[in-house]
Amino acid sequence: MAQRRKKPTGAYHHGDLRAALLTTAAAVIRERGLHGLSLRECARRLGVSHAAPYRHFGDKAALLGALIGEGFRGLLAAGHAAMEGVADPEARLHAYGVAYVQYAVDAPEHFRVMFGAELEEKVMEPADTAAADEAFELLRTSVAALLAAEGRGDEDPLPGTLAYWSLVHGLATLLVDGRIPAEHLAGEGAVERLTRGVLEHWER
Amino acid sequence: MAQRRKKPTGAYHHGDLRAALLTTAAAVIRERGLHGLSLRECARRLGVSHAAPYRHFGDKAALLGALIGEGFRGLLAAGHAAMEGVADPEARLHAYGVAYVQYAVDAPEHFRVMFGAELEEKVMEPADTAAADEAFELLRTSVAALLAAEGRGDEDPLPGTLAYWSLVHGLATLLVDGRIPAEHLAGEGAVERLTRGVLEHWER
DNA sequence: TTCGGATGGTGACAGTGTCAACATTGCCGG
DNA sequence: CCGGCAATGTTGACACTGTCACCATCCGAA
Repeated sequence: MAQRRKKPTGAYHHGDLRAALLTTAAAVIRERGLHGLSLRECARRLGVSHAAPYRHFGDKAALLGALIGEGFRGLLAAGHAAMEGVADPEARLHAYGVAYVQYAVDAPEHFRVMFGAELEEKVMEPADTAAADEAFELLRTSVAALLAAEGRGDEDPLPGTLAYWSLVHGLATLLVDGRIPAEHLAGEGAVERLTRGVLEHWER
Repeated sequence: MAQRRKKPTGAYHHGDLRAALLTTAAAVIRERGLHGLSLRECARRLGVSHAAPYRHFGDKAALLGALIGEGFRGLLAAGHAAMEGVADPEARLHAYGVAYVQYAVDAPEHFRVMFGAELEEKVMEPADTAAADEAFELLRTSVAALLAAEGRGDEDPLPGTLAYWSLVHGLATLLVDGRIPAEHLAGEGAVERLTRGVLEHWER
């Protein structure tokens, strides 16, 4: 219960309502799903008036946009962390793939907003769209690196990028949506095993 | 404008409001997205009172459930049609895959509801969940047939089914969500070319 | 022909996104 | 040190939504 304002002043101001709104929104989405999110509910949980969020986000869509930015930054960080120290291009690509699926499973609330909220680019901050682009670029360059290592550096990496993205994104989506029975997610390292299994199936 | 009641009686009864609601809802989703759908808007478009839909669907979720059923039946029909007359197991599988992606692109409003609406199984009619199961079964048996043809009939078809589903579903999802630039969809047979390209990329 | 169930209408309620008008606060220049 | 301004929060309102209880109308079967 140690939230709300750093210094116990008048308590009129919250302290960091913007950040609190983002984490609260994520929590609500995790509990009630994306369509169960309401700004008023977030405000209520934070003990703040129903219109307070509008001091920080012009719009509900703006909140979601910020959440999307957070999500892509997290995905990017997870990808970089997983690929760190891995040299072999194919191993790097697979590491990113596993990180992609793992992130979706670990942060389903962000993943759902990233790909499930139908919002126009227009409402997103440049910094947030940039994060999304970077995540895609990382995949693209990883595929390009693999092609180069195979002596096919002159090929367009885009078809391969699309193919790889489709596979990994499909698995992540099916898992997050509960389309794949939860028993496939039981146990330590289940996501990694599952993802590598799917990848290897196509590389027989 | 030739809708509303078959016989021009008192016009108090609509004629087939249930069916009209389903097509109208689909239209609204296509225009405004899934979160832009409201029962009242549908009722308004059909010239009917705001509570009339409740005579046919106990719930907004029930409407969505029926739409999901429609969607899976459509997907199933598209799959069967595409595989008709095709004998080679691998060709059959690919035909289903292309049909899957094509259906998503052709009926994005259904596809979005099928996989984007976070609703519990509880609210769905048995007939509708059955359709979803059948669509999955068709994929499963197709994969099993391919395995059998390759002399690996004793293997569990589930991993392969998952791998194939992930790939195709990922591509469909990315297309429907506009994650893949629309230029990849331009021209006749673009979806088929794109899908086969992705499939072949993994079978080099 | 009559009556009951199926279908549709009205009005109400709570919850939501959003805005305008107002209140409180922290902070920065004089 | 202090006075005012911008940032932040509050209150009250509006339109819209899902949903319900209650009433109206109609079709077909007994």
